[in-house]
Amino acid sequence: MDYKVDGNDILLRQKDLSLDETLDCGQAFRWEKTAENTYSGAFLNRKLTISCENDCDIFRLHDTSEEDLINVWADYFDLDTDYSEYKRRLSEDETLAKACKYAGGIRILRQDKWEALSSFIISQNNNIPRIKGIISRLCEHYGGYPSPDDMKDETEESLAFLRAGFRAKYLVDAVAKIGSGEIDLEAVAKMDIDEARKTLQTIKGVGPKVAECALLFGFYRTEAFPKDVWVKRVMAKWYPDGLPECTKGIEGIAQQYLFHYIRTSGIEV
DNA sequence: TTCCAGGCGTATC
DNA sequence: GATACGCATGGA
Repeated sequence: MDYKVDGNDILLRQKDLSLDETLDCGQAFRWEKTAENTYSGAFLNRKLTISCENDCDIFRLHDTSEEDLINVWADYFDLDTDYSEYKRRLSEDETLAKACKYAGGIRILRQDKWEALSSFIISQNNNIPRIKGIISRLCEHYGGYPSPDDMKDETEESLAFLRAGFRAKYLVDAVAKIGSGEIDLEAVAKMDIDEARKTLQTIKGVGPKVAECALLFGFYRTEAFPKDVWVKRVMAKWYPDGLPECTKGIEGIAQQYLFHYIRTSGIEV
């Protein structure tokens, strides 16, 4: 990790990282673009403002300690992983080569398990701006992202302020199952992928898609492959016979390049 | 007004 | 196991 302390800030030199492509690509919903090349957000209720400078290979982590960089943000931004190597592997496939080139600064954030799970429960049959709105109201209400324990007394009715619609009762069920110990997210993290899928899907409102998103974005299971409406379009258009061999084991990484490519590039669907 | 959005529960066959 | 339909909300 190539960084130096600059007053109250940390300056970090980092390749394969674009703030727009990573923080605003539908994997995390709490980052707000506050100025050009600047985002404010939080992880585990530790707030951060991050901006990039020069040609955007130098990042300024505002009001951050060296300790937080090493213990929190390096892990969250997955800085120990070589995304150039991911892109080299995936670029054996022609379409993936284009997707990687289109948005080469995507990284998969190592998010909190509960936050990812609950965020993607909220995401179902919903659009990204509205998902952000619901999560913003949730965090505003609690002064940060609430834990399952924080939410233990919530009911479908008490959550009406979220305007989450039919998804509120799913959150209540997730909170109940985690609160009772019926589901232990730390234990899920240690399960093989199929058992983890099956366990998460015992929660009401968690089906195949939400489980895959939780596993990819909350548990860093790179083999998880969420298929939403956009990725279904990708599969129909380019991969009617399934994903190419070069994605094996990192299907989720490939998925994020493809998702962003088809959703934002304006390419013919 | 109708359609759609990082889907899923339920009913029915 | 597959298919059809309803579901809350709000922007296009």
